Amino acid sequence: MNANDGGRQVQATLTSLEIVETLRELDGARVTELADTLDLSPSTVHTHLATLVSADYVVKSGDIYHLSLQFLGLADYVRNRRNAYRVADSYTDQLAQETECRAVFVVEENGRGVYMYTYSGKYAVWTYSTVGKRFHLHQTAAGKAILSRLPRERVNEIVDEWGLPASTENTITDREELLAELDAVAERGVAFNDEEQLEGVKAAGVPVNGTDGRVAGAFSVASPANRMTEDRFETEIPKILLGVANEFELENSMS
Amino acid sequence: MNANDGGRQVQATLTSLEIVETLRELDGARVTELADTLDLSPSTVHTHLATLVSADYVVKSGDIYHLSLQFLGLADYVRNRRNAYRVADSYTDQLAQETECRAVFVVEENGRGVYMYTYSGKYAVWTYSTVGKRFHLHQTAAGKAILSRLPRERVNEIVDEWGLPASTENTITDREELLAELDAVAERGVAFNDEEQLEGVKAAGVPVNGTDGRVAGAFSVASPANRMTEDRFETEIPKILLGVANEFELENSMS
DNA sequence: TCCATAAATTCGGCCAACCCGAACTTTATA
DNA sequence: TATAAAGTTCGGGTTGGCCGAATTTATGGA
Repeated sequence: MNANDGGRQVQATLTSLEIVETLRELDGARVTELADTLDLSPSTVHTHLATLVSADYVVKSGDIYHLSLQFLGLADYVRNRRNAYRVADSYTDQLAQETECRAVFVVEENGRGVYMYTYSGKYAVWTYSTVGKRFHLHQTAAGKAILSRLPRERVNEIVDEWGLPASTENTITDREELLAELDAVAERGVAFNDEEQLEGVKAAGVPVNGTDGRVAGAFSVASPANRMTEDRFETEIPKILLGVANEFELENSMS
Repeated sequence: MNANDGGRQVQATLTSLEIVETLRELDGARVTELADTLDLSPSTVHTHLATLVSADYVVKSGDIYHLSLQFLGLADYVRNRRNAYRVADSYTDQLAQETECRAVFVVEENGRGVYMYTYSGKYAVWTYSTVGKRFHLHQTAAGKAILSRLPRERVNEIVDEWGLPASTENTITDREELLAELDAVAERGVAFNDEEQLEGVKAAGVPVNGTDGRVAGAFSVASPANRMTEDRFETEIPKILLGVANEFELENSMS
């Protein structure tokens, strides 16, 4: 999971967390299901579940266990720690509507990108929920937008820690190439992703600063490559992105 | 925490969870701080933190540990499990604006109420974040609204499990009295809270059904008791609440 | 209705691993 | 540079996590 492991760890905690993650993946499960999936004895799983239930992180209905709403409070807290969060939501929605694209707001944490908010329209069809998911900054428009505003020293740290793994044949995998690209992004103010993360998907992103003057995150809009004319992608969309970034920073700085 | 404890539990997991909760309460902390707060040795805390970091639930910057954005994904999942969630957000905002009150949307889980969404206006001043917090259903307007739509059998189960603890001198603490009140709520369609949870705070709530025809949650609006005329509280606000409940159910049933 | 099957839960006991304390390393301050 | 304070590593004792077996509860035929 994380780059800097190695040291001693608490196995029981990892087991509990695996149960939590499996409950999410299976959308609720029974004791035996979990025991089979995780290769543990049913009695062990039962003890862990009893623990999680007593701490209110899991609820039991019948013989099925589910994650509880306890996580809402923790998420609300971590969200609010980022000063930009709520304002970002409505601008993301606005972006999605103006561009008719999938729009997201992402931030950097520990050298990777995290989806903070994704527009999921009225007809929430293709939004296989990505909120909270992590991704490599160098593979996406929003990620490159954020990197372009970080000190080069920090960019190098991030590349050292996470590398530049390829996801498609267009992914930037060379450090010098990435740094040159970031210079271009910094100058343009907008970053592009030309099928670098997903085949057939283009995206454009723009960074925004927080009240402390440092980069707080980035908006991006994505679209199937064939559904987007070159002009729209390289002129219109960047204009909209820059406008939204501007408004965002203005409103954000006033609160 | 939970009513049905008793069985065997995993101590190490409870310790990790306590660390998570303490990191939230302290808004980030160092090893020694946590060790002092939880009365554990620094080395133990360190091992737990290393575990949580490796699983991506905690991030370390310098010597300070913070909860990570990992919780966003879990919260997004548990939120989406409730079919009503996103539509509810905007209606809550709408309610707050129409009534100029603090508005919330709550659901029932395991016999208690949980704040799913709270309106926090543009000037997020007095919203000491309550999202994810739990409360006793019988003490609030939204809670009584939900109870009024549950089978009496289930209400009795809930009272058996959680009791009817008093929070102010107005809190309903008698089972028969509660059941009579719920009948009145069912007939009116609206529930009132007359300083039953907090001295000086009145509230009104309305239940809403989900697509399955069972109660999905409740909206409520709260206000300082002295800032609210009797007419507004007993006539205007209920009208607004019933209207919003109606619109909600209509929109919710279409998606 | 009763039996057969499967799953959940409880419980005894072994030994892995959790926890502490001590030693060591790093960082901050004078 | 020295001193202190905090973070981190590591050895070892013993707690308690884990498994397996026994018990209880739930399910579905016949």
